[in-house]
Amino acid sequence: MNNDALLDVEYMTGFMIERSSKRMKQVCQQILKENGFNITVDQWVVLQELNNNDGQGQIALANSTFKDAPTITRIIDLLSQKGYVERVNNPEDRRRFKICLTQEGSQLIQEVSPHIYAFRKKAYEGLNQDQMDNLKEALNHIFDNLNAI
Amino acid sequence: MNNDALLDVEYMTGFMIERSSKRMKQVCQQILKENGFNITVDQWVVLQELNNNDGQGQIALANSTFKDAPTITRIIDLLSQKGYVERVNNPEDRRRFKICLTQEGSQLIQEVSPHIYAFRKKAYEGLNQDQMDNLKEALNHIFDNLNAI
DNA sequence: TATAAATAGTTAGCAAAACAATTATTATCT
DNA sequence: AGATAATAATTGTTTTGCTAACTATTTATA
Repeated sequence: MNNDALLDVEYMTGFMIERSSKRMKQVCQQILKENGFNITVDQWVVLQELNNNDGQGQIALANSTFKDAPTITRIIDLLSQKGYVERVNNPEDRRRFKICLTQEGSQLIQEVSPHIYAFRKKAYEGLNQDQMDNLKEALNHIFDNLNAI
Repeated sequence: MNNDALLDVEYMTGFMIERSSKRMKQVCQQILKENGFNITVDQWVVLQELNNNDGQGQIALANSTFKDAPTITRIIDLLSQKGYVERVNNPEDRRRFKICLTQEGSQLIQEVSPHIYAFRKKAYEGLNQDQMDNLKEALNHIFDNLNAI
């Protein structure tokens, strides 16, 4: 993008990124609701990350989900109220909690996962591996550009 | 994406779309703030749309900015408090307002625009036209897939 | 060791997104 | 014409994002 003239043309790109992102979240939320799961998409993202790496502190969880600390605090509040997660004291550092899935949380993940797989399948249908790779590469390129500012 | 095995690999794609979208908004918001503009990115999107097509009703504005009606109501509230926009009664349909830029609003757009162009230039730097086209095509493909559900 | 600085987490306030419900007005349809 | 349906906008509630301020604990430094 060294040609300035392109910038006038590219005024829609940011809109398209946001629009697809929003629509993915909307449809995903609708699927969770339709199937009787009482969690939000953002809460699901946190559960999924805990499933990959249980016992993380909240800061680590914030970084790996690209959310900020206050948001993680509130999501953990809600997930622990629902019984899917618990704050475990960390004797090595008393500032820090270990956030751990409960048995109910692990079971929920097992039940939700197939719906998420089906959702991804529909979302990416008709795109081949090259297109998926190019998509991710371009998105990460933009992300890196913005982090360098 | 007909190969089910790919779905396990593609678990990051949605995350990457959302992450780039969020980062774009974060950096854009920071630029607005640094340059002393007292508006949010979402308020800017609405102003820009009004600049393209002034006098729209709120529903039309919601559709063209991919926001919902209550969100537009609140954004218009804030923009009119700041004096950038006004609700003009529509004698042909008294349910409907015409949302119009004020002179201050038009002037603000002139002042903000160069910063937005510079932002886009940095964001898309290093991507060629093919990559930009493929990015938009893939995003719109996903968007269309999701609308068909 | 005592003080300062960094880190983990929480709280509060505003903006925004999704959804549902409500009001006012206009359109439709016997 | 009168009842019904559709449309435009608003209001209320919950969740999330961002900033800033705050507490508690740990680390660094003088």
